Amino acid sequence: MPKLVDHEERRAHIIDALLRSAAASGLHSVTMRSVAAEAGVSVRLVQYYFDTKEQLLLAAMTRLTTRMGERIQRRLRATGASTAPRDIIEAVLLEAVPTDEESRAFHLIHTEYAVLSVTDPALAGPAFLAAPNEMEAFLAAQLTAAGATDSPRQEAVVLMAVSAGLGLSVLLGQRTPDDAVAVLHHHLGRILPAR
Amino acid sequence: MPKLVDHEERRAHIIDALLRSAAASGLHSVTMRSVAAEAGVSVRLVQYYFDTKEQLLLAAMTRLTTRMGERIQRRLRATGASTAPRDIIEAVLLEAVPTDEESRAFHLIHTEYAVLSVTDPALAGPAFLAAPNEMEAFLAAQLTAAGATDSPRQEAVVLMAVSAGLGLSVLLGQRTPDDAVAVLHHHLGRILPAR
DNA sequence: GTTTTGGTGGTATGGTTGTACCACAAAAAC
DNA sequence: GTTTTTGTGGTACAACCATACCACCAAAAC
Repeated sequence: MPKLVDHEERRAHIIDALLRSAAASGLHSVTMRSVAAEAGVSVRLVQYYFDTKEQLLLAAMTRLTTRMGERIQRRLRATGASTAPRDIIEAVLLEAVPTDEESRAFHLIHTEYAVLSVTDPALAGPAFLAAPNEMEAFLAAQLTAAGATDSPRQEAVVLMAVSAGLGLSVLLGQRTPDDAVAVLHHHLGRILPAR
Repeated sequence: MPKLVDHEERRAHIIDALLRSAAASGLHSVTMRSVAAEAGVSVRLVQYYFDTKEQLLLAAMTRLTTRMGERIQRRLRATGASTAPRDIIEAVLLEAVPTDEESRAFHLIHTEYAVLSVTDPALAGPAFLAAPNEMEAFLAAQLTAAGATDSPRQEAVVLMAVSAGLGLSVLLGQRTPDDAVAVLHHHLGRILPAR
């Protein structure tokens, strides 16, 4: 059985093309043709590596959440050796604010997927709930460690909501990234002891 | 010039059909045909009253934001004669949490429009920013009246974000409406003096 | 060297979508 | 009573979409 190409690499290449295409003109406008063109391959190849469009979209969603997790991990490592809860919480929440063009594209597509999953049964399921739930528990633990509140779970939910809400408002052009970051700082300063 | 039918009524009827159709299977899946079928009229009639699909979508969006405003106004009146800032703020923010089926459909479609407007130039513009900005200023004024914070604007932004974020998480099935309401209460209790 | 088999291109097909076009009825205008 | 004008239906059309199908090449297996 001859194996000339790395399947996983090809798949990743095509998925990245999809993400670029979706970032440019919206997830709703990606077609097999547009993805193929963006990836510089024939439509047949996209079919070959992802039988159907639904599977392509599913694979892209998986890759997206994976990368999202990596971004958060990187942020956490970038805080250095600081284990102060406030630093950790801040790092995690700031990741949800789209600053550079890449993270903007990232969060746009992620939000499009999330909204789509409400009505599209193929995208539904726990795929979109696992990561946020995990994150919420993580934040609650950090808040407990900081000893800043007597109801860490509710406070964690507030943090998740404010982070998502701010991110969305930046996407919509309602707020600048800087403004969102400032608001987040202000809120953290209110509920947490100073660094 | 004969005028047998009330144009505005017909338009409203068709738009409502669109909203029902969108609530059922997503804004992305509404077509001229599906709207016509839901409204019980021919496709030609939809064309007649809204030349193009783009104009139909635009009109539906306008009607949606109008109705959203009405819902908030109704909530405000329902608080009775209470002019306590906390009551007012609570009433306004609770409107963003989808509880009954109608408000769920409402917010789903509204969110779909918002996300769509990021990439679709036809939907873009200040249409989606005016109402939230107005609301933000209103909340800031109420916070000032309550004298609960020294930076009412930032606190108002946090309120808007947490409200939008909670609403979205309920839509995604991540939280029950009751849970979201409880969290909102908790947060308001934290930043505002008791009633 | 022949035969599988993985990888690729091109193209046909059936279905759907938005919109344009044609016809017609009936109320109003004159 | 004739002529506009408004409202309505049906249908045709061009574009596009996802997918199925056919052909071919080259590397590997034997």
